[in-house]
Amino acid sequence: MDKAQILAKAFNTSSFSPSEMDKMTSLFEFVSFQKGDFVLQQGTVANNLMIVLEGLLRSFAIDPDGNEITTSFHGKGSGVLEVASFFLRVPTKENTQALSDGKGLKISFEGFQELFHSIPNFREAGRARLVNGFFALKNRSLSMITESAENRYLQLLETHPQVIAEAPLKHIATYLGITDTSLSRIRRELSKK
Amino acid sequence: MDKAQILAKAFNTSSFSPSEMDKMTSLFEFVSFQKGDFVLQQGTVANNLMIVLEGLLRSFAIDPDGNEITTSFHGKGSGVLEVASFFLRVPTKENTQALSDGKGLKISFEGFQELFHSIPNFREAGRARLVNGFFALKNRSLSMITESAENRYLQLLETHPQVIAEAPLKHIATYLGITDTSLSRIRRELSKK
DNA sequence: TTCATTTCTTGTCATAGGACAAGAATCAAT
DNA sequence: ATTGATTCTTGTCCTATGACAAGAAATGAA
Repeated sequence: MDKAQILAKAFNTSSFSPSEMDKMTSLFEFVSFQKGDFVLQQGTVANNLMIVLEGLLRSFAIDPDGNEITTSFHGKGSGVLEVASFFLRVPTKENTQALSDGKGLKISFEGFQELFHSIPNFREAGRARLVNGFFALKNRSLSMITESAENRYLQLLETHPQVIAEAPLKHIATYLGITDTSLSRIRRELSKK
Repeated sequence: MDKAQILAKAFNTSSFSPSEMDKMTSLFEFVSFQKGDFVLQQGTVANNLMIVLEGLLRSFAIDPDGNEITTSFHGKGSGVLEVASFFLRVPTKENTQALSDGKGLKISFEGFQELFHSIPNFREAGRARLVNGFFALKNRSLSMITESAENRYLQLLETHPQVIAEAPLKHIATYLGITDTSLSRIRRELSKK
């Protein structure tokens, strides 16, 4: 699959002119990463947006006690973007690390700005993505309040089976807001049913 | 205080031209609300952004068991905006209701679009606000995982004393993700210290 | 294959917070 | 002032999850 096809899937490019598509394909570039690589490190400014083509990554922050708390997983098809740092050009407090080898398609902040300002439809698509991310985050926040850990696990299993299948239990646990011990027990209970 | 002054505070209008300021002041209008009024109701599309000038409001969603969960408070100076519904033009799942009489300055979606597209600095300010909201939401999400209910209460007390002082305990409780009973006990413990 | 490291499971005990119910205090409207 | 409705506090008991520690299983490097 070439760039144009991938980008057509990721954004809604149906209304883009040929020259717009050209500009877009020239500004995105393929990258590959290896397990353990950091795509983003706290204290730096996020300079890229990456669409994951293969592999799995996770983002995490360090809590007041020094523990790593997983804030999100990024599997095939999802975008890796630290919104606050990328757009406001301030150092991030998050880290994003590859959990497996993989590859993606990335664009720099400058490239993004270029597209954002020159292609109205790209601007719309970008805004929609941002807003959707906002919505998803709000839902996650809500479910931390309203759902039990077991239900949150089941939801994750349903919406992101790749994560459950491939991510280490301890990372899934901090993502759910529980300890690895508790998650292990939840799994045992579920397997009994 | 007149519109221009208020808007100058809410946005960074220092670089706006006189005609831009005129357009802006003509598109924002004063509104007042009474305790109990709904500024936004679930199932409808959010059509306004409002800057609170006086009074206190809260937003809440209904959880799977039918309970009201407070998702945010809006005191003096803060903006009332349901991002997803406003920008994507889809029905919201949230409600926003006044906890006291008050007043604000509001702008419609159309007015906002007008400013957004015609004033680059407004666009920048808008994007910055959106991104900051994103950041705040992420932090809240994180603190639900990493902090005890007592600490979350203390943080709220520090950052939004108006809320603690004026909002009913039960709403503060659901905002913190605990029951009113627990919050009452937390307060007792804190008062002992 | 073997050894070391990391990951996952399990046990025991402790604790924060929930469920439910009953009072007390506050507030609102007549 | 009186009544009724909220709102807040408190008691008792219960449950989900955490802390800590010890194995078991899986993984990876030599």
